[in-house]
Amino acid sequence: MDQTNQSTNRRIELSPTEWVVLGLLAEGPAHGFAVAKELRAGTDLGRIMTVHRPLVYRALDRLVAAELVEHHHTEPGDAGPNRTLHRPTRRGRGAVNRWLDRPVGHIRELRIEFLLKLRLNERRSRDSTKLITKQRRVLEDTMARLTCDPGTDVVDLWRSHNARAAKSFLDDLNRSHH
Amino acid sequence: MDQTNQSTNRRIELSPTEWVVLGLLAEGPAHGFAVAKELRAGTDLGRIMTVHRPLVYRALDRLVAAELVEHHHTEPGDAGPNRTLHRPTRRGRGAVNRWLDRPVGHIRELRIEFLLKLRLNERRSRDSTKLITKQRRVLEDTMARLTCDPGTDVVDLWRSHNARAAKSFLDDLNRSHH
DNA sequence: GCATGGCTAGTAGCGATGCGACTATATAAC
DNA sequence: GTTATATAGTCGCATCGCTACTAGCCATGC
Repeated sequence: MDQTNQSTNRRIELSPTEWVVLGLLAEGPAHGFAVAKELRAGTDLGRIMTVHRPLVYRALDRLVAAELVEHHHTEPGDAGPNRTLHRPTRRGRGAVNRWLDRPVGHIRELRIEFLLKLRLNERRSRDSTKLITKQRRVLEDTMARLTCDPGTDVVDLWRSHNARAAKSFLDDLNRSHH
Repeated sequence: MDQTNQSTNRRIELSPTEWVVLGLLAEGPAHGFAVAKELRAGTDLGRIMTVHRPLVYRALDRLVAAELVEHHHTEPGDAGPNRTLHRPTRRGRGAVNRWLDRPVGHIRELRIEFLLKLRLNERRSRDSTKLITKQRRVLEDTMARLTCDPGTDVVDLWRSHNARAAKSFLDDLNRSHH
């Protein structure tokens, strides 16, 4: 056996759509239609990020191609045709758990990716305290690199207000997690 | 002549890409390559919204098809092939000026569309004071409709922090415009 | 008894987007 | 004269968002 199975530890790049589908499968085997239901507009997760049915199936295809998800088995549907259950592979489970514990790199990713992580953690009774702490550190680094005088440029001004909003949001979260 | 030329007053729906291209042409006739230069990453406008060259040309095609832009003439290039100058039509000029004076409807559009309007106004020496005032009113309406207790849900919590950031950003802008 | 509507399960396909890569023209460098 | 570089514009691919479709199964109505 060569040095290590590095590939399982290398950071896997997926779109938020793919991550959330993988994240849902990590809760237990499911078929595309059921996953799509959880991600409809207005549902718990759908309020954070809506994913339409065709996109769910396309994400599943790509996840299977990437060997992060595999076909589990086919069973009769509730009231309709057969359905195909999918489940994450060992690599898939590892990847999604590492993703769930990893803070996002940019403020613009807080809105969707970070909130997704919080909800998915809660649904699986995983603790988000460390994630929140790490995210605050990342944000503090970002803020330290911001232009000191944002008065000169509207983009910088916008960024500084946004960074402060993100900071107080994370502080609120931190408080509500004790 | 029938009743009115209503179509010139009806609100025209374009993507931010199309608006910014039309907005640049409103500064004077230009060819696609020059427009693309202004919208490269890192430039004045490109820092707000980057538009790659192929997208600029596609936007021009659609604007011409919508009769908001027309071919002006062809002239020899600086150091290369001939170039085709475009300029807004009468309808195009009207549409872009109305767009520039219209606040955006959602907080998520402040980052790109609203900042674009501010910059494009400044470049053409148009006053943004009224735009800022109108935008503050729109935002106040939005905030009035927010959940009163954002403590129950992370999405609501995020939204309320973001709305407050937008408010203080607009207040800052208002102050710097006296 | 069979048709009609409705839910389940999945697919097809269109138009827009983002991006890299390509052609082609003219000037400058050596 | 060849090669490099900047100008000017186009092609094509993969993805995304969405509407609309097929198809299976059940319930209700008459």
